Amino acid sequence: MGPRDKFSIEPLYVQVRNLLAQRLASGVWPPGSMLPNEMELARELGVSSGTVRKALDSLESDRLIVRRQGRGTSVVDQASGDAAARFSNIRNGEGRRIGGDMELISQIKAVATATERQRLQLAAGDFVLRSTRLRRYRNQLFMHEDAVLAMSRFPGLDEKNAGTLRISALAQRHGIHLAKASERVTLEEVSAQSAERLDIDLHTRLLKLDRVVYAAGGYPVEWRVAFCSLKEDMLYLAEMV
Amino acid sequence: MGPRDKFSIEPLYVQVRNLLAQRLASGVWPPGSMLPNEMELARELGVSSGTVRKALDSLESDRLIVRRQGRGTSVVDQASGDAAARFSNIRNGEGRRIGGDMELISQIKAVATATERQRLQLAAGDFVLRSTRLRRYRNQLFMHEDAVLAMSRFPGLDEKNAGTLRISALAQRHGIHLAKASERVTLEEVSAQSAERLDIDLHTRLLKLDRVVYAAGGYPVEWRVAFCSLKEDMLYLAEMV
DNA sequence: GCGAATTTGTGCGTATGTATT
DNA sequence: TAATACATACGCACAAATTCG
Repeated sequence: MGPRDKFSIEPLYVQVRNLLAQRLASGVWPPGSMLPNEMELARELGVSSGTVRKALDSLESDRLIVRRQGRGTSVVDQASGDAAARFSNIRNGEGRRIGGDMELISQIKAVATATERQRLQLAAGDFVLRSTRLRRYRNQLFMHEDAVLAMSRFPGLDEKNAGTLRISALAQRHGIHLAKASERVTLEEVSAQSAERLDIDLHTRLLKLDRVVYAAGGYPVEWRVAFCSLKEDMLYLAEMV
Repeated sequence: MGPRDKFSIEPLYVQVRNLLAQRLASGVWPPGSMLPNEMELARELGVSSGTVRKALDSLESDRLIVRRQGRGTSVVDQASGDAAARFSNIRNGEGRRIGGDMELISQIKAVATATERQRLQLAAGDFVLRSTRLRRYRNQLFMHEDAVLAMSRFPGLDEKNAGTLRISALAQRHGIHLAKASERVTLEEVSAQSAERLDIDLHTRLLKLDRVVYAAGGYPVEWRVAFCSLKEDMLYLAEMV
């Protein structure tokens, strides 16, 4: 890596962090595998071990890697375990996040509407992939959702099964690191169509979850509007720090 | 501070962090004031500047202090600005958190019920302070809340005006550092009494916000159940990271 | 079961960069 | 401009956890 590049404003440890993040995204070190140890990385990149440590600190706080003393550093699998439902605030009785099983209802590729362009920060003419899905938990239908994917953020997107994957898995396949999401929670009367699909009475009160998921670069990748009927032993839990 | 104490498992920088946190809580450095610089702290405590830096990193990430290069390190005022509404997910149109103006309706000191003991992790016989309040934003009534304060966590609590202060201000006065909160969001039909107080029709759809606020030690300090009628230009926004 | 090797974590010290006053 | 204070970068030594022979 050599001495600090005068033309890049970024501190060296940030450059290292970004380089490693890029490698993680590229699949050089697949999910679950081990990274080279810190000294080796420092040698290879020509920086001090302290600089590598700061870079790894950053990657760890972004949940891209996990480190364990005496063991080493491994790559987090975003598509399995708790990471897969990271952006769901629906939890079961034990407090674990619920993703649920998805059933794709319909899917269509289209030019983004004005609203979609606004929410996903897209340009005119950009394409989106709209998916309508149902979600079940323990065979109970609890959610109906319309998800809109910004296709330009997913180069080489496989449109065939994109709608059947949750955003965490899809992002990992495309080397995209998800960073955060913000979800607007409101109460809304359910539409006749949704009521039928969720098998509930019209006028039943539902949670409307309007969520945008952002990638590490700060740009939005998915906009989803879901109607959720909280079943017994399910709750919406917002953590504030 | 000297060499590492063999009987305390904590790393030195954690010990320094806790010592400084304690000083902050004690009011030695009041909100808004400047801390001694890093080298001075290191000299005074007899540790390296790197250790002080790690301690300050931790305090900063816990939002107890803010550091600015070239300027120094100052103490965050938890009772004003955004910090005061840190545990409210209700936001206005510009995305700023809304605390609102509080109007105390009633207040009573009592022995904790079983539910209160459970939510606040109290022992039998512990006292709580129950406050019922209304909240307004721009003269619009939007929230009715029942707050339960664990009195044992607030030594020397001034019962007279405890109910009129928001939890962030109250905690700061008692040298308690708030760390996190978790809020259960559900839909519930409003009670007749709440409906009257919020000046809305019965059967209007409301958000029920059931929130517990935790201090830095991990113990709960306040349990609050609120019914919120989201007015125009207000929204509930949950951030996920 | 024990000890050696490996790997991350902690702690120290120093030099230099950069933003603020 | 000069002084101050935090930020970055380097390097070394040792501690603690894990793994493996």
